[in-house]
Amino acid sequence: MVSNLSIGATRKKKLKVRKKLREPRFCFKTMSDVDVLDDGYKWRKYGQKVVKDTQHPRSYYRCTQGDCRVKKRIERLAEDPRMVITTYEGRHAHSPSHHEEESQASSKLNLFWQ
DNA sequence: CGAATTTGACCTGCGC
DNA sequence: GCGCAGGTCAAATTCG
Repeated sequence: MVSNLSIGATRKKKLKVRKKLREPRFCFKTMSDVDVLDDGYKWRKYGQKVVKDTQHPRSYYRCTQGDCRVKKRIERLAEDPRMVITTYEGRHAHSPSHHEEESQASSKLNLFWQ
């Protein structure tokens, strides 16, 4: 029981820091067989949850870099399992690194962007 | 060794 | 007012 209180207190502290500033969200529809598209940034998975609208789990990623605290949300379409919706939340504070793979991914991003 | 990843549990907001 | 859903964090474990 005490453990529960300890954990609850720790978590409460962070929730208190919650900000009401909502940054614009950019949704991009991408066609790829992989969950993580290398767009030049480094992403660290911090959560996974299943949404009712879709019969597939949703992945949550966070940008880990010097001053980059951008959040990325990846959801899979139920009608099109090979289609992935990548939602970027926040704005990057640094320039992305151009990688060869990016060039390859660019080929796929050639489709429709919202 | 360090970093990254995974799962579970908990909390908040909104709708009716 | 209550319930539901979604979202986030912490800890533990594993890989190179």
